[in-house]
Amino acid sequence: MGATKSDHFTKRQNQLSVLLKAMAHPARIAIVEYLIKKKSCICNDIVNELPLAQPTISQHLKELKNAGLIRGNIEGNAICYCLDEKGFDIIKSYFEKLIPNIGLAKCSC
Amino acid sequence: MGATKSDHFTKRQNQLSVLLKAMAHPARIAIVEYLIKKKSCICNDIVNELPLAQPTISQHLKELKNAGLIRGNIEGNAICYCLDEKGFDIIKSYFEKLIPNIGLAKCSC
DNA sequence: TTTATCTATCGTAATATTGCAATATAGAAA
DNA sequence: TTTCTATATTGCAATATTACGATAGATAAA
Repeated sequence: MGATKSDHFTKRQNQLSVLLKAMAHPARIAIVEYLIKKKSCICNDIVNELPLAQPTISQHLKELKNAGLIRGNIEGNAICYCLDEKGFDIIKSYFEKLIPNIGLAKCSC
Repeated sequence: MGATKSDHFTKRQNQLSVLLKAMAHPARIAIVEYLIKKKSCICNDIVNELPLAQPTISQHLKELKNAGLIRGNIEGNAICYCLDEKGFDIIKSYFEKLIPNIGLAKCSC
């Protein structure tokens, strides 16, 4: 017990939960927003920008990368991280499709 | 160590992470989708529907409720859970605003 | 009342996440 | 080569999450 029973849910539900989990942390939200603010992705000033140690940032970047929300490219000495629109689109369209159906559920609550 | 440093991030970033965390679990995604499928919110058949024990479902419902994604109303013997559109709208509009900015970041990666 | 049903809570075990110091690795610069 | 700078990995401690059996509470039905 303790481990999520991911085998009992659909592949789509599991995929979505991976994407959402990657975004479900204030530090990772802050990283994503920083990558957007700096229109170019010349990166890790992130370590200087956020109040977290370098290994912690590195770990968060890894999770965002594993989920498919960012990509990383070696650029000389440094690494250039940038957002991968596809993952974000999956999240967005999920909620865009979900929400109209909420209104349809006529509920007396 | 181990605790999320939520005090270092903005209130908005923390609020969003709470909403996303509530949705970042396949069981809770399945619960939300079930509440939508059953257009009325006469609820806990959820326990019979999902491959999880009743206390586990109850716990997941509590988290969805704490995050503000569902409401629960006593209805005789049972409890009527239904979706609260507001929380979902916050998630949706966050990604709707975020995504156009991804394209603007001209990145060679 | 007694019994059945529905839901919540408690207690606990297994597992996952978070954060960081220390260290490793890899390329750039000297 | 050596040194510096950027990033990743390891190892560990603190904390959080997940799941469920046992139990409690509250209403419904008998």
